[in-house]
Amino acid sequence: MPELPEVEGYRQYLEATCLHQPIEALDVEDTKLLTTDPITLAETLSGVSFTGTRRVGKNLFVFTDKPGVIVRMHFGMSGSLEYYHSSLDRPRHARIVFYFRGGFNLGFICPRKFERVGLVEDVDAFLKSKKIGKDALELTVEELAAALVNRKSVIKSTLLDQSVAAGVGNWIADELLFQARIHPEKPANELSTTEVEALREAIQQVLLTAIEKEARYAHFPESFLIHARAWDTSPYANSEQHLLCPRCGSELEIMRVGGRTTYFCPVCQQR
DNA sequence: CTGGATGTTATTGT
DNA sequence: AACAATAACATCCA
Repeated sequence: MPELPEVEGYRQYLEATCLHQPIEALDVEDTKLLTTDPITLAETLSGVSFTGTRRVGKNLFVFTDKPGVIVRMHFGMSGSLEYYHSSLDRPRHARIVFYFRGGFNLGFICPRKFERVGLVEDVDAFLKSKKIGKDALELTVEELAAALVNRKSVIKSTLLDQSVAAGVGNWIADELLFQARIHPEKPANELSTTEVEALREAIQQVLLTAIEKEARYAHFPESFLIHARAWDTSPYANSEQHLLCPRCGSELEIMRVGGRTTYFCPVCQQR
C-alpha cells in the first residue's frame, strides 16, 4: 500500500540497484500508465543512466545523466518495484520494464493500473503544478499550524490533502490522529495548539517507525492502531469481531470520513 | 458474486 | 470563486 513509507523504501531500493546502468530499452505494456507519450519516453531515455533519486510525498523522482530528464513514478494504490535479471523472472504485473545494459531489469509493478510513470523537467515546477506541498517529514509545527488554520473541513480529510502534508494516506491519517488523540471529524481549524503539536509529533514518530520497519505492518509496535485493519497479519492483529483500542481496550469504531474508511477509538479520540 | 481496497482526478454541489 | 464532497478509474482478493 504505497504511502510515504513504502515509496521511501522503493526509493532506497532503486538507488541501491539501478544507478549508472544505461537504459537499452523500455517495455510498456499499457500506455495508459504513462504521463509522457511512449515514443518520446523511449527516445529520451535511450542510453541514459539513472544517477540519483528524490522522494516528495508519494512521488519518486529519478534523476538521470541527461540534463532536464527526470523520471517521475507514482505508485497509485498497489504499485511497487522489482529489480531482476532473467526475463524468466519477470514479475507478474510488471507492466513497464526498464532494460539496462548488462542484462538487469527494473520492473514497475502495477496490478491495478492506477500507477503512473513519465518524464518531468523540473521537480519543483512539477510539484507546484500538481499542488503537492511539503513532504510530511519535512513539515515544521508552524507550517502545519498555518496549513490547518483556514481549513474548515474535518481534520482527517485535510491530512489526506497532498498540499497540506505530502505523503499521508488513509491508514497513516488514522494512525496520526489516534496517536495524537484527535477525533477524525474535528474541524481542522479547531485544533488547539497542543493538538497541532501532538499531530506534528505523531507525523514524525509514525512515519519514521514505518520507514524503519520497511513498511511491514506486522512489525509495527503494539501501540499502533494499524493492527485493527484487516490486512494486518501481526500477532497484535485484532480479530474482525473484536477491534479493541491498543491503548484503553475500548471497542474501536469504523466509519466513513470524506469517503474513506476510518478507524478510531471513541474513548481516546473525543470530538 | 459482490463489495471494498491503500490514490488521484474530474465532476458535481454548496 | 473557492471549497468540499463524490464518483470514476482498473484490478484483485476475501
